[in-house]
Amino acid sequence: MKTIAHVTAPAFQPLYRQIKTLITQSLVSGEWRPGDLIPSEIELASRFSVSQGTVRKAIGELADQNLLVRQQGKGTFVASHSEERSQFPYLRITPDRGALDDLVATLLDCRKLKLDAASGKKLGLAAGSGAFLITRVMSISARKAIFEEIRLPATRFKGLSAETIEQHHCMMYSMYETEFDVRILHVEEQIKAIAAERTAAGHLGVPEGTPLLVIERVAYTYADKAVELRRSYCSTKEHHYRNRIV
Amino acid sequence: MKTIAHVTAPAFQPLYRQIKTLITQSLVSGEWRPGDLIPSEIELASRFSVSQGTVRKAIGELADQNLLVRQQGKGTFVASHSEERSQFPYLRITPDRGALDDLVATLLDCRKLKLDAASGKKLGLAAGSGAFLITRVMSISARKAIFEEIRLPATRFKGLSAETIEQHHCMMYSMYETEFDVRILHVEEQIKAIAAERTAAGHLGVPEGTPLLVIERVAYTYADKAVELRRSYCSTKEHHYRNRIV
DNA sequence: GAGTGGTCTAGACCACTCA
DNA sequence: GAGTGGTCTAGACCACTCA
Repeated sequence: MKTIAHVTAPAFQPLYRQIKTLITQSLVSGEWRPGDLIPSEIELASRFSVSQGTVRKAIGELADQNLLVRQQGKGTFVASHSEERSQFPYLRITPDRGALDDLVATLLDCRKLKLDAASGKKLGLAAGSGAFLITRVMSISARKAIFEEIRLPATRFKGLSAETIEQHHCMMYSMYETEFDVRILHVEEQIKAIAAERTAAGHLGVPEGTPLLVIERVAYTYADKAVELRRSYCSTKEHHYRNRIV
Repeated sequence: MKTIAHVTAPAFQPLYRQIKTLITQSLVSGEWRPGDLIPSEIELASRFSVSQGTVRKAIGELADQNLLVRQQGKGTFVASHSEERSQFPYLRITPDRGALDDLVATLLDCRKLKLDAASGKKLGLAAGSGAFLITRVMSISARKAIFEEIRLPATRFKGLSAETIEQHHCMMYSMYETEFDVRILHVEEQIKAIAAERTAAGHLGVPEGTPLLVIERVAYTYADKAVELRRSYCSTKEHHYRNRIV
């Protein structure tokens, strides 16, 4: 039995963290939207009546968290999932040989349902709350690799339809921020190995019983609020999940 | 077909990066060893004839890479795998419920062999190079969770024995740095799902054919030099692999 | 109270982008 | 050439640790 030390209230909040909070508020409120250029460091410094160095430190932490992107000579931009290079950090399945090319997502279905208790709890909602269930298959280099089910709370994604998803070429996180002002900031994943049951086996074109990876993902937006549940079934005959630990 | 932009030679190397290189050299050379207190920022600044701020920035990057650990009021220390909190980042298997308590590693075998071509290549060695093969089982809360095979190049781990491993209670990365001056800085993992064959099934106490996670790990030291190969077979009945992506 | 890392400032200058 | 982020300095002061 271990005792965990009490977490004391943050006694002291340095200036640059207060600035960081102010900048974050402008991001949350939508004053600056994904892809936007935010005011220069010097302008922010005078707006907040602090030195440029203090603003830099605040922006630096936000850039480390991938909320902002700095570009020397151009300025500082709000990070966006709509940019090419933003796609890959969240897609950890990759071919055993060759590049992650030719990524094709095929939407199978998008319909409404009521959340079961477990899913509701993960999203901070009551059992029976309305949600969308999206199912799709992703192929890499013409080989079926992932079958996934995505659950989204109906209240945040009002009006979602198959058409909306297809307009965005199934680039979900880009769609969330463009269409619904929902910005995914980080995800937590739990990975297990299971034997393929009928549904996943069928969609992936493998025999029932084939070992698959199952990835249970919860995606979070500001204030660590869960806004997406995703279960991905991955065939690892020709693909694998990659990870780097520092 | 995509064209990748040419990587231009680093035209400009800021001062703090040069300082960072100098500090790294002192770490590589063993002038400062894991757990050691390094000189204060002010002392390093005068040694290198730069301002404290420049040293701070260099140390900051090294701290971000987990090479150094700063402690306000005390000083800056060389990071070490021998500390309690250093164990967990590299152990991603965790129980579905309850804490990661009661971690017990049982050494099965430690013997010498010659590397096959594939393993040799990953370690930057010729096929047939001498290596140690360590096999062990790890249990979490008295439940067998992981069976793993670890391959270490004989030249870097001269004199390794089962006794050495057991003296360190199977805390491998701590042992590497204490006994062999090999400091693991990061690892790359590839995860697949497979059906348990006889050996892994036996060690994990599951039926043959049970879906298991297989994690192929390559561990790196300074200059991105590979120094350990590890294959872990994980039962995911009551455990899972956790990951966080930002 | 001495010593450490942590914060903050003001100011200079550099590297880069774009018109 | 004007504007941006990036580097570097010197100096002040703060929070924390330890004797």
